[in-house]
Amino acid sequence: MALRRQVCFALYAASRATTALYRPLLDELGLTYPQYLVLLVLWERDGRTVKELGEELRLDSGTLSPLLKRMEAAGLVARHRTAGDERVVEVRLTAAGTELQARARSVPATLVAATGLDRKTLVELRDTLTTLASTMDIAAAELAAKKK
Amino acid sequence: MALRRQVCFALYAASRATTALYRPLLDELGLTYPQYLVLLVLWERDGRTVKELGEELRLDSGTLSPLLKRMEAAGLVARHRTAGDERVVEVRLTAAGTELQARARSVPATLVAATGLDRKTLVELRDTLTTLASTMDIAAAELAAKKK
DNA sequence: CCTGGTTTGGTTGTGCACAACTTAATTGCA
DNA sequence: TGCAATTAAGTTGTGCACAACCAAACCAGG
Repeated sequence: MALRRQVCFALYAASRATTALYRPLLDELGLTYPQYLVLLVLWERDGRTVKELGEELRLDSGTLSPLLKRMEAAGLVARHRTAGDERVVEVRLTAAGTELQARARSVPATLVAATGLDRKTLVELRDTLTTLASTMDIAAAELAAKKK
Repeated sequence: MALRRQVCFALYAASRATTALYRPLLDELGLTYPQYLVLLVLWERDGRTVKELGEELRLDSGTLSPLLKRMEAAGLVARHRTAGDERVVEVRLTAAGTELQARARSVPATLVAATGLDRKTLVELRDTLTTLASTMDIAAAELAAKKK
């Protein structure tokens, strides 16, 4: 099968399979995977701008704005224009958003266990994928620049 | 950064970065990445049922039905109920769909070159990801069975 | 037969992704 | 200083993914 030979399809399929395993765990917390990622960033350090979140998660405002609006409606975060620069919106955890961290603590270990891969393979995989993603991002940026 | 330590995020980011690199190439062919995957399967062997396509691509009818409808509207494939079993829909390439294969021939090599990874690393990556995806799929299926 | 369960594909509704565009605030330089 | 260019976030529109549900066709035990 030609499909089975392609790295890109393996990447696409593995990414969806992983998200599918997150789903039942995150459902109990009332979260989607991208929303969980936003919380991971905020739990690390609260009070990020939309731009900062976008840089961390590699998502643009077209994705983040409605996502953050839903998270705000769910009572997990609050959004405020900053005093210094009225263009910038700062996203902060609410008490509920902070408390969710404790309930989510077991999620990463559960996922790692489900991979069935040993730690060394996982670390290698992560590093290869991170390198790959940044190479691709640079290539895409160059392509966009050339187009202009 | 906690995010940088997670394999799952690396997978999610790399998958999107890859699709983003496909986009300009596939745009010229008037295709999206999932549509290109459908064509890869049909170019390999024409005349697949929706169920078979779903098994290959790991997509359900909720995704495939509208996707195939768009491809049919674009004149790339035709759909027909089979004579033997009226439930089954067979998807066949049109002349235009067949001809697209020639124009798409350079796509995989372009992508592989853009990864910046040597062949050995890519093969390892593909195998690790394929194993990972099937482990995850089995885990998800068991979880669904347990729920029932 | 024939009726209850299964299979196949489709529909509906929600939530990403992302391109293209808009608006408002800020910046920089002539 | 004034105004064009830039920046930050949001909106709109399209196309996946996927859950939940549905209708029609088929199948199998009785």
